[in-house]
Amino acid sequence: MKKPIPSDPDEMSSLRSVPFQYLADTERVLTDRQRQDLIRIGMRVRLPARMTIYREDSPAQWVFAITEGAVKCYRDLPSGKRAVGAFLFARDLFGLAENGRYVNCAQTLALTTMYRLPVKELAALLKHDADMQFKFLMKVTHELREAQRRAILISRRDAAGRLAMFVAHMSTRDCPSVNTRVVSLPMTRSDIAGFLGLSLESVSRAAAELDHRGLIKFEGRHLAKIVDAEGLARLVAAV
Amino acid sequence: MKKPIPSDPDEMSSLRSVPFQYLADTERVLTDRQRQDLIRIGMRVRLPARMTIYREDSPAQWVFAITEGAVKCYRDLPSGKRAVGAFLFARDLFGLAENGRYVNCAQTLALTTMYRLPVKELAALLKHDADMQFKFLMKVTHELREAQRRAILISRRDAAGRLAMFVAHMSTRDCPSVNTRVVSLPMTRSDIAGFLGLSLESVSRAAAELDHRGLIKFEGRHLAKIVDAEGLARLVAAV
DNA sequence: CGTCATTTTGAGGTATTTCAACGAAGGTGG
DNA sequence: CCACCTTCGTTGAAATACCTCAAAATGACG
Repeated sequence: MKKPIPSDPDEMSSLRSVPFQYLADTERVLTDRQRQDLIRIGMRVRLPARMTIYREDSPAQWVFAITEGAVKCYRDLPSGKRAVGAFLFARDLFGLAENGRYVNCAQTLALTTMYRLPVKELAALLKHDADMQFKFLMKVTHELREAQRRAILISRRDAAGRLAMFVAHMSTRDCPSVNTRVVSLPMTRSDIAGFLGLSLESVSRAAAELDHRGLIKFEGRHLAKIVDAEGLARLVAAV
Repeated sequence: MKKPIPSDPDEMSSLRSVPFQYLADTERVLTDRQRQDLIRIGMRVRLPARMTIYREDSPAQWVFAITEGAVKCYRDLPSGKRAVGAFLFARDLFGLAENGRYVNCAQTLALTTMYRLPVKELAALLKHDADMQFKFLMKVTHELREAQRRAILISRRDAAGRLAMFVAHMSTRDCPSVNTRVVSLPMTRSDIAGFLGLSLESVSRAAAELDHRGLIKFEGRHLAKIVDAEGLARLVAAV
């Protein structure tokens, strides 16, 4: 038995894009019960650095939730370049798929602990627990915002500005209120280049420039110290 | 009363990124009932071309679902450049917000009809209808994949290649199986430039090059005809 | 301590950006 | 219906920034 519909039914039969507002912690943080449910269907996995978690086009059976460590998602392009789609850390989810197959490769950057969640069972769980699903939805939405931010980052022409935005973003990753002065960069320069859409050499030169300008001091390969936070913020804002 | 948790509860208390597989139509298309529910809380709005729907940082009260027409989401950067985050069409959702405020501006490209859905009521509806929410989740996930694809597009160095990918993508937007030979481009060259991270002049030159190479014939400002589909595909694949 | 991968540094080539001016299109008002 | 005006688009030439190729230096790892 169908009620009259105030307008063409087909108009809203399918949806494409996405939007949403950011919510309070009560709407973001999982409850103990929800955590238990996830842990029940999942399996804890611990992998050393530089291990491939899955490859592009392979059957996507699992979704992964990082509890500790770092992961990169990348794709090897026909030209031989390697495009890094994202760096993932603790509390991040990954395993983006399409038509049942992963859309990119995932590899650990360091010793990483993660939960491996079977897609089927996770989907069933989410359909059953609308509250938890809403939290997932909020997370995806957040991720979408991040992707848009990155697109703006990439639109910059200057390599130094891109690297500055990258380091600034990494420094506020865990705790937006506290701008960490010391930023750990577990990925290689090559990975950063792939993420920023630059050549390895350009990243190296950009790092030298930021160092020379007294904004960021790079110590070793995996550590950056923000020297002039204000100057860095100025450069970052000069999009 | 809490059950024992097999591992550190805090590890999964919050999630960040997102993943998912693509599902069958039964999991994507809204039911009549769900359409009714959306129409009930929403309001039909019809706007002429070049109208601002909302501005950056303004309170995000609504989410919009396009039924017909075209919309662009953009941000004006401090440098004076305009970064276009996305083009939206029929069956797309938009109104991405953060902390209760829109993260970019939205403007109609042509005469557009849309449904205006109050965020609060939509959230309540989704929490109540896990099935519909799952469809929303799939859409956001799809949008996230699109954002990653765009990031790869932008990573290309050559303007002609970027424009080729853009046109090719627009041609498969509605129906992936049928590569439309005639592609409508309701946005301006400036908008395309903002979307591709190029200057307006580069887009113009790239269009001339694709035309000269016999791949795409641009007729007027808002129409592109794919002449050599195979050659275009070759250029698109040469990422 | 030696080997190998990663990173840095240098020089030249090539692409896009910028600046500037012209031409075309669309919308408005008479 | 036409003319005007504003916006958008095209084309040209010079400058800038990144990319590529190549080689040396640094650091990681066994």
